Amino acid sequence: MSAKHEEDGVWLYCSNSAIRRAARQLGQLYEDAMGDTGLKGTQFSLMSQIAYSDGPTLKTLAEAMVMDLSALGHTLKPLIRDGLVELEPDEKDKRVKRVRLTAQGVAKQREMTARWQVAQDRFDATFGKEKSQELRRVMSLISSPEFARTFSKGDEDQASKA
Amino acid sequence: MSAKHEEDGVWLYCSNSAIRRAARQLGQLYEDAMGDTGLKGTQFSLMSQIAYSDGPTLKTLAEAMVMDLSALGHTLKPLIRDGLVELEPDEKDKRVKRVRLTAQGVAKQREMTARWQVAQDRFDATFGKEKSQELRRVMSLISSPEFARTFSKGDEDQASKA
DNA sequence: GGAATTTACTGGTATATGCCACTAAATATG
DNA sequence: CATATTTAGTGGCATATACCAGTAAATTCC
Repeated sequence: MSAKHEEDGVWLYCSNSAIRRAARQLGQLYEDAMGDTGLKGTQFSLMSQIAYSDGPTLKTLAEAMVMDLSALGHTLKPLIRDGLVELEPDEKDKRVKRVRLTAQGVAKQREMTARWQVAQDRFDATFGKEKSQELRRVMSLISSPEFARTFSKGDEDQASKA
Repeated sequence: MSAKHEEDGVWLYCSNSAIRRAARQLGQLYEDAMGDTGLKGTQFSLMSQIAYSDGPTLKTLAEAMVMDLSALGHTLKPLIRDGLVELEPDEKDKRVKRVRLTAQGVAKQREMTARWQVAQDRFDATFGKEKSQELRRVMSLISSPEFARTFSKGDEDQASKA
């Protein structure tokens, strides 16, 4: 760390900073491209995953999203308040609550998907469709429990080959 | 969107969701690897960028970090409160405030850098050192103003070649 | 030079996200 | 079966991060 040029910064050295920074930028770009839908990109992602899953419990949804359980609960609050999502206690296990979209939520999610496609298409056009898919695969790898396990053990590689 | 397997989700289709999810995971991994330092990873990143920069203004720092100016201001609050960072009004332009680490902030940042290196090394070991650097480059590209411009215009590629 | 506009920052409000402590329900144990 | 332990959620608190509406200082434009 010595020279201070423009375009230069910690993100060129710290992978964590780099990915967070890119996440902020991409979040903005998608948000803008989707226009004002009344919902944030994160809310759309969450609703989409709920729709994509089959009546997930808060726990399993949190794991899938790689989110803290309580964070998920907090994030769902506004969506529940606005009648887009609802929680239903599980019959068998009374500790468990299942998450699902309401009819209104389903409609909203569908409506937003069209707008999302615009953003996604722009990303593919800008970044490259192939690279885009590859990026998602890499992000998915980093988000996997296996990756976390290997990382935490502080062991030598296993997921790399470069 | 049809089959509902495990390990499957919106992150395999939405680049925005994918990167956010990975950011959450990586944030956790770094945080854990660094141990309890009294500061969050984001705070460390911010302090490092401040140290790396040369008396940046709030504006330029926000741009470098790809953060909203007001978000940066809010994020700095706790650091200022804890005496790690300080703002100094610019002499020439009284609208401007420059950001810098206090002596205590410099010490803290140095101390944390050692711990950060552990996390970064683990990431490199798990993900691959080469791939890791490439990842940072890609994240940096996505975070660049040029990328944002191209994306926003909705134009065809320019940054891709895949 | 004075009004209009732009620029840099502040404060309020809302969502995003994590940790911790607590509760209730299910499961394991003796 | 009664108790210990684990599991799933909830609520409080703190930081992360964005948008919007001011405010003040600098710049632009007659």
